[in-house]
Amino acid sequence: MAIGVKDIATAAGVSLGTVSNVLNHPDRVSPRTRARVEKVMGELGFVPNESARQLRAGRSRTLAYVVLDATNPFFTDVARGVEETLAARDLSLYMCNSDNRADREANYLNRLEEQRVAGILLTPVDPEAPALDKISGRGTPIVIVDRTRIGDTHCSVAVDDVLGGRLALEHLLDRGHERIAFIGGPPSIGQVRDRHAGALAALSDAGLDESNLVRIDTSALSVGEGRQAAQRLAGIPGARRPTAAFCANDLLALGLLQHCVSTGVSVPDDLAIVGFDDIEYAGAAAVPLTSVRQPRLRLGRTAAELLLDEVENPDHKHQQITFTPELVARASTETRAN
Amino acid sequence: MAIGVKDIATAAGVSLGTVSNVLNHPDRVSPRTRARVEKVMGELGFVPNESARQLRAGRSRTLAYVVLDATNPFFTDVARGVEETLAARDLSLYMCNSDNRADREANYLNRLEEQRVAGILLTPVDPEAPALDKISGRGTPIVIVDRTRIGDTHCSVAVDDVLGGRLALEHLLDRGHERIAFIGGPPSIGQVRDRHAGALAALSDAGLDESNLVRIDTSALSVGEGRQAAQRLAGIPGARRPTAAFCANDLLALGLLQHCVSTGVSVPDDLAIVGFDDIEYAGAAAVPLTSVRQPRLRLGRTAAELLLDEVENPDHKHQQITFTPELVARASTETRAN
DNA sequence: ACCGAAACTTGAAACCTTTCAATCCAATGT
DNA sequence: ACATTGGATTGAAAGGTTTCAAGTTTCGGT
Repeated sequence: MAIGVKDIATAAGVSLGTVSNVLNHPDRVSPRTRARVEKVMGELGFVPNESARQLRAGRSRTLAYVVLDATNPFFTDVARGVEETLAARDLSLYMCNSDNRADREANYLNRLEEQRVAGILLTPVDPEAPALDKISGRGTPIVIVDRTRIGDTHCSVAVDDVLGGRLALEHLLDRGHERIAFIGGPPSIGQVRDRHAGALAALSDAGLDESNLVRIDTSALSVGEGRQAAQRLAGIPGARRPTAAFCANDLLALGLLQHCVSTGVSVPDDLAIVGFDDIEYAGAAAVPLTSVRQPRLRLGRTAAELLLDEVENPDHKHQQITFTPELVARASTETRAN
Repeated sequence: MAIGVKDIATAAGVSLGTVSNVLNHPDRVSPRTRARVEKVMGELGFVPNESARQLRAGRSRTLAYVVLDATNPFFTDVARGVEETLAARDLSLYMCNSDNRADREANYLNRLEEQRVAGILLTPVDPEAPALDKISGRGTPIVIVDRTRIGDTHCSVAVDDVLGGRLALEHLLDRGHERIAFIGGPPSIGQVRDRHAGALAALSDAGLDESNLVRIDTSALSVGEGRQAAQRLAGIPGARRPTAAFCANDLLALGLLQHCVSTGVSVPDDLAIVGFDDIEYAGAAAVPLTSVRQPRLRLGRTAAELLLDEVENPDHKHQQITFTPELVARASTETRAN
């Protein structure tokens, strides 16, 4: 059924090798034969079998980005940065969504390794997972995106999350808040820990006790979890209730905000909110959201460049690149009228 | 360097065929040898070469979803539905982002066909593109998602966009609006045409002239374009300026809304807004957005099921499935106090 | 102990390309 | 005319796996 090089060769009256040359080394073939072969290919609807190609030639022109949550605009923006860089070199990118589940991530990594993709960009569920070493040890380079990993066994690009957390908290402290909720989780996520740590650091720098940061744990960084956190926050007795919330990402912040708006809690008067990531929807929210911005596209572009270097450059050196986040102040933390 | 079945066979003291059987037909192998072979595989870090596998066996365990705009939450929600269905059968999904560009789409389709993926889910830039017929004619099934195509050469799942447009307009007419903007484009997108047609139909059913639907063309369905459309809308002299806007999707509506809020145009009092898709951020917007809801997850699940049927079932029949949209009323169209 | 059947294992062929050393041929220089 | 050159073409081998017909072992029954 399927047309192969052999059929083309027969139909065009040339040898197998010549057909292959037309495909891979057009310069080695005389213009006349090349034209003939290409014509036949068109007529017969020849589609090269990439499996056979790759098996023989060993190379691969596809990379993959295994993303933690494809529905989070932050990651799709990073992906856009990656694609920009890859498209310029005629490489394809497959996106895989681990949905924050280690088993799904492992599954995808496995499949990708079996497929012998040229390289993998990964925002891992657990950056310390030993599987990552195994995979890159066997020859599939992995670049870690938006996370960091202890040691220098991999390239990585990330944002200084501790600093980000600090920025967020300093902003709130500046605005007079002293009792602040930290909403985020699960704590297994290194970023959540880092952002929390940064917040704590800012607090103690300001001479305040750590107990002023009320931790509200969530089981994921999603809008739905944000809404639930809002309920728990509302359940805290008035006197002890925080006047501001720092959310570990914008989805949580949006959920929190949504709940506040619908239950009549005024933002920022009753509760100031700071998010993290500054996704496009943050600025368009019910109350435009103050957020800690990460350079999403640059993150993606840089990650792609590191990966390409690792793929192509024999004396590649691993690099851990850290970008600096930036606080974008909006209405959700405007100083209260008093 | 890389470990192959041959190495495993040697190390475990069995034949090639047996190793293969351990991999593909564990029941044909005695537990004892199986254990031994598996142990060796683990020790040597054997990773099957999927290219070779696929070349020989002909099958493939991956499907792909070529999406129009990975940053639009609508599509990532559809993708989630797809993944749900596929994960249950241990199939992997690769997502590719055509970014609304025909060349990129063609590129991806090409790569996927060369890769011999089992099947493709596609939200095409142009549903009538002849390339689609060619590809499925050569044996890679394609299911069209969120679009329809003339004829029954492919399976498709979509929402009745004409009805959706009608619902949106009826809602606005009910609320007393008579001069309404239709914001969307480019008109090459069939959905935009359909939603517009539905809007027109509702208008004439209500006995109003078509000139009451002011068309504002955009070059894409994005937040940024929504903001630009807002400016054009604002430029229309007061008397002729519409009192309501129906946006071809929620991203446009969010952009429009954002611009209104920041320039002091009151929504819904000065301008009522209806979006389309009802993405998660619609309800969380500055003014919660009235929108026409599409059953995103079901769309994805159903598309995946159709594709699987086409892949697995020899006497598969193409089906064009249409879902019914539903209007979700929120604050952005609340009746004006009068 | 021996038979036959059932359970397991084997080895070679096939999948479709790319690669590369060898061959061919036309054109050039003498 | 003839040797030389160098570009164009060829054909067989190789790449890692699955398949399947054929071969070998094991075991219950007698």
